[in-house]
Amino acid sequence: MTNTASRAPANGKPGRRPRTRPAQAEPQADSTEPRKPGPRGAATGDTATGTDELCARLREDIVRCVLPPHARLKFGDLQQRYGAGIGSLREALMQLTAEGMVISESFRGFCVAPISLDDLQDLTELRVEFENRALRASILLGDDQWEARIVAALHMLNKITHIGPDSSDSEMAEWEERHGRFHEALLSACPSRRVMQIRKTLYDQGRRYRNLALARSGAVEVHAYQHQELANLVLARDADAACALMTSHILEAANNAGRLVD
Amino acid sequence: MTNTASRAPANGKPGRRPRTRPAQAEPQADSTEPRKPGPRGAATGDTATGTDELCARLREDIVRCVLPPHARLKFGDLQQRYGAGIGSLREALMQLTAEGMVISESFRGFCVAPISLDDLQDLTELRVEFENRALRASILLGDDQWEARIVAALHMLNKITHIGPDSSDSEMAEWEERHGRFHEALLSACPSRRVMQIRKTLYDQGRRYRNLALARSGAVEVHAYQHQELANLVLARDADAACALMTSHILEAANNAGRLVD
DNA sequence: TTTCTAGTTATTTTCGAACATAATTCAAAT
DNA sequence: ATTTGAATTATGTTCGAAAATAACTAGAAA
Repeated sequence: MTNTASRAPANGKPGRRPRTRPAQAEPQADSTEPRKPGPRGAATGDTATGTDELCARLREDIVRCVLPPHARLKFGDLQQRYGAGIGSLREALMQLTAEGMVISESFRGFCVAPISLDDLQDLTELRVEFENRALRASILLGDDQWEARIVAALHMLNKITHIGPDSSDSEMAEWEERHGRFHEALLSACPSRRVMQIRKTLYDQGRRYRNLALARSGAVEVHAYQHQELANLVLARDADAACALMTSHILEAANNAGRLVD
Repeated sequence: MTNTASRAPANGKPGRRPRTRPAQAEPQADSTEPRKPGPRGAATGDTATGTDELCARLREDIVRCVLPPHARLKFGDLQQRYGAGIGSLREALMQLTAEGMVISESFRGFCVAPISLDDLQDLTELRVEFENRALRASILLGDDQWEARIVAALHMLNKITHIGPDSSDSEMAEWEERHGRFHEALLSACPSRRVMQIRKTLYDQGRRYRNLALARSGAVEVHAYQHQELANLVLARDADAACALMTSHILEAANNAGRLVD
């Protein structure tokens, strides 16, 4: 209810003033040549475009299973729910399709990617591979600031002492946020932009399975001691031990989720 | 000039006939529930939507370096070049952004992803990882039809006996097509949809580096014997030897490309 | 000459409406 | 009762125009 007034498209534009638009001049010469890296300094660039925000919101709703697996994503509903135009929605869904969160059938629209035990197994294998790869690189190359980021993120995570089935939604979201930031801090010295990007999509997909199991069972396992131990091993630069623990950390989470799938 | 009439959007719709559109009926109940997998049989589903086609065309032009690295992708130019609307272009560019082929800066448009030696190094490492992973899975699980696909693809590839700097563009494109199909056939028994998808994007990015070097040097290395040997090892189910050869195959190509970058 | 500032142009982003395709309904015939 | 096919409804796709942002230019002040 109250879909119209509940949310503004992130940039306030209540009024629309007309504007004169003179006929455009003659066509410019072809400008397909590479952009000059030259004198023009870095500009603002911090304002996120509306579509990016929308994409993040959709991704989060899929990961949180607010939009459950295999659910149809009709533009009418999405337009109401997110207060965005059709074009923006299509752009976001296209990106999420490339990320594997959404399936697109030509002329039949989009739907949330389905889940299965096989898919979880496959996802978990890749996650182990990528998390360990990034972790080894970080341990090898990390500097003092990297260590500081880990310590700080772990502290933030530990400040949430107890989390359980009776915790509120926002508490759970906050814990998940800090949990994600901790894991990201561990890997944040990995120099490969590509590895980090793929890892992020895999991590989100794993998060979806975990949230799904959580929604179905209500059980929560925090295993805080593993995080402390993981940080210790990483800061001691023991790559083998750290990767071993990371692997069991991921496998354990996958097993917990797998029991509730199908 | 003549951007309006120069190109039809791939599905003929020259005339537009008006249509009566009655006021829609009362709203339907919420239909966010999962779609029934039920009685509805598989429909046509073979007609690719225009945007998908456009996306493939853009991807190919980037890989072929028709759109060189770091080139700005202005909507005006793209609209002329591909005869598509702005919305479709944005969708395609968004997907290519997720694939790593395009960079998007908020409110400043899109540009072709840049290249560098570091990036090539990073890409190559991941390619070795994924090609070998898929290859091992295929060798383990492949059946008779898989073997037949390999033999057929190799035959198609070998039919192009000579390729060189004096070959025409379409000949080069045909060889590259068959080369890609051969490599895909080798891995086509890998059951992981995820591995295959990521591998595809990495393969395309590698293809871009190779084409870039080719455009700058004119040199072509075909190493046909490696393909024959690779097929032999794979069909003999010798995973270790096949992966070793695959690795050197990829590293060699990367070295050839790397000499011409920067 | 250099440096701001305001106006101007160029480009991107967003939204709605028209068009195309799929899903549904319903009546008639077997 | 079942099936077939046409009309209808619902939904997805495409395109152009208006609004928003950035890039550029020129003119005035230091």
